[in-house]
Amino acid sequence: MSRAKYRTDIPPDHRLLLDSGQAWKELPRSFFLRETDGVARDLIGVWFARRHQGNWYGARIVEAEAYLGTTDAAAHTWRGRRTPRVEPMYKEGGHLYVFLIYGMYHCANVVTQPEGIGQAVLLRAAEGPQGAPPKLLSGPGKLCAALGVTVAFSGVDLLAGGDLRLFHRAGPSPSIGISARIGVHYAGAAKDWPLRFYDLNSPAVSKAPQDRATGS
DNA sequence: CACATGATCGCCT
DNA sequence: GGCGATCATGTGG
Repeated sequence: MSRAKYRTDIPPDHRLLLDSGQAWKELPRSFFLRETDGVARDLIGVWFARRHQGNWYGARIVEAEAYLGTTDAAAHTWRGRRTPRVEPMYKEGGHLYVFLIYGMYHCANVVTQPEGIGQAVLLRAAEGPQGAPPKLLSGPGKLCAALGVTVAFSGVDLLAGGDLRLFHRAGPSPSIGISARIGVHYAGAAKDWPLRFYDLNSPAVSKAPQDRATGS
């Protein structure tokens, strides 16, 4: 009997159930094949969605961080590291990279750039649909827990019609704040790079070292 | 093989 | 602000 190390059928929080019948528009591949900080910035306001047993669950991304690959001491691909765990980071933009941290939390990243580059955007926080607790997804580990995302999903293509997808919705552009990334104190000079982007008006942002704002 | 550590979180003082 | 949980992974011998 083979026993899977991780389950893929962990149910998302029921409070994240999405209305069917709304106009969801999937992000095109080209969205991901460009500068990683631009992708991180533009992922604010995008919906990260999961299908489970025929139903769609999801949340609106309000905080994300860019990881710039081989030249970024905070990135898992720093200095070209290429191990089984980080291999998904080298896939074409639009794939997912998930890793386990502190033995108990998962972190989800959206790969950027063409195949072979090794850059990605960490999804740090999101807001559920109306009625969901404001802090339910306020942190990368909580976001994955609420949507049932584990390393079993690492490497999947978000644009292949699978159970994990990214959707865009028409609406006002969020006001974006920028700061250094969180939790990368070990990364030398890279720890101060302004690569964290967040929705200035969201109560779900995991921390708020309010740096500078950009006009949406 | 041994061992140090982490892109976190919640609880403690 | 500090600390411990808990274990896959990376590195070094």
